Amino acid sequence: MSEALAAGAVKEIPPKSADLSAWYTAVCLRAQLVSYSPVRGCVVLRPYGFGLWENLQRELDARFKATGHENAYFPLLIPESLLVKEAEHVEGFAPEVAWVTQGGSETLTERLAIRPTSEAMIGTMYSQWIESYRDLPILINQWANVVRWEKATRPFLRTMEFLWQEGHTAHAGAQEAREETLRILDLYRDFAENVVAVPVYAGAKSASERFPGAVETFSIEALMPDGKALQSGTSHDLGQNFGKAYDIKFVDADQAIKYAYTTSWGVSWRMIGGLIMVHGDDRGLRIPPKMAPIEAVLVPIVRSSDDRAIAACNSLAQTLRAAGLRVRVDARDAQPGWKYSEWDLRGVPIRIEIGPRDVDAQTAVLARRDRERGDPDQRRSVAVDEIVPVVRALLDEIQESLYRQAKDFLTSHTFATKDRSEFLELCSTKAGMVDIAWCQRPECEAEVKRATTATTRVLRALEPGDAACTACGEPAKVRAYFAQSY
RNA sequence: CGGGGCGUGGCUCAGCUUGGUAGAGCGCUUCGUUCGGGACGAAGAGGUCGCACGUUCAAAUCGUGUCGCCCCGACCA
Repeated sequence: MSEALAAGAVKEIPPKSADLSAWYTAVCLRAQLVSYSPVRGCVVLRPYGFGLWENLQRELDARFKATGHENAYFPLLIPESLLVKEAEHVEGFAPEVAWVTQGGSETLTERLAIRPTSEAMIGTMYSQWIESYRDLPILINQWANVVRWEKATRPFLRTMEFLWQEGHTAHAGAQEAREETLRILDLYRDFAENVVAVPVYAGAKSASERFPGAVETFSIEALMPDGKALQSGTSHDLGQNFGKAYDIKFVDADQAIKYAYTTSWGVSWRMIGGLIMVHGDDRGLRIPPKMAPIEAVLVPIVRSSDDRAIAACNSLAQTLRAAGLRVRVDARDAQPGWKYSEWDLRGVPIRIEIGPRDVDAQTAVLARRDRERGDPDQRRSVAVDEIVPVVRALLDEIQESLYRQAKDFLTSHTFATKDRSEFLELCSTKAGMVDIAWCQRPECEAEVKRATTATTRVLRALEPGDAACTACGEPAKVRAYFAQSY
């Protein structure tokens, strides 16, 4: 066993660098985030995984509330007649909609879609609620599950049923709707970077990547260790498309009857998949403290002749909880080394060890998950009396350190080029985000996709000196990040 | 949905080519000794070999079908 476990290797998890997919799946299962269920493509979110979701919810929800949004809940089932009102929208989602056709012994005269997203349902309700410009804006978010009939699934990244939040707002003017769309885009960026510690590129999507029925789609894009991009949140300016399709009319201050401008935006549990891939290492998960269900785990080192460490851990845990920290005492009857490995695998940011020597000295050993084993900074002894501020500071440091590592990776795997062959080479080898001046023509994007399987991720403004599209030579209109994507 | 791979105790797999009444390691349970990076001993429990049909005296093993999982493509949060 000691040979097989040399150099920090973890049982039953392949090295991350050797095979990211195998590593990813093994970590999701072994860390007890999810289990496969009897339903194809659907996973069970286990308590530890749900803990991640709860932290995501808490942090995002606070940001929604702070920007004036309210939560509500709408039905899971959507009558077909409502879903089909926005032509592009139906067409876009048709291939992956699941239908209910039977209820008990009753065969339905109109089949019901299991929501793939809720624009249809919420638009319908908004048309009833909105009469006057005084009723606007409406700023509603819902936390919900949706179903999309996927062919190939992976935990968090793509499952048939998934958890997400979907914001739906209605506004009197185009300008306000666009401002809302961009406000949320920035909120998502802030959340990804400052809570999930995942740096992203934020910007508009190309026409081909646009949400079905949207005027403009924006997204945040993270870079995974295999060089593929992960779309981690989207914010759509729907213009008046849904206002017209769902008859969301109001009388404006000038007494004219107008259609409302709407937006929609969402982040799903896919964000957790990004977190896992970006921060994890060969020992398993590394969870940023702000997302960690357990910020610190206390491991007592018990001797048969001396079990004082258990009481010391419980006492310290109480102190830490009183200070608002999420901690757990692991007093199971198992070897300390076994516990260390397990909590490493599960990505707990800080481990606190207390043994007989610590009990005597009124100290505890803090070990940080973000450092390699054997690193001189990995473990340190701290006086129990002074531990709360030390733990707080260490959590902040770990949060920052994980973000910094991810940011360095993104930066070092973003390549700006003006050379066509270099551009194609970078795209086809999954080098990372490839930053070029682009003509914004769909045919050009399609051609690059054929040649390399890479597509545009997000767009941004041209820079001085950008003249020709790096991909095709036509006049450049924007700068674009190209990458292969999940 | 195309191409490839895999389904055997909880996990990782052997057995299948050449049919003959199911194995290993780990894990699990109990007891004891242990415990500062995945402990040790003793005694136990646990599988109609994914499922269905077929071939056969006899199927984990051969055939057909089906379901599920993984990888690579096409589509999507």
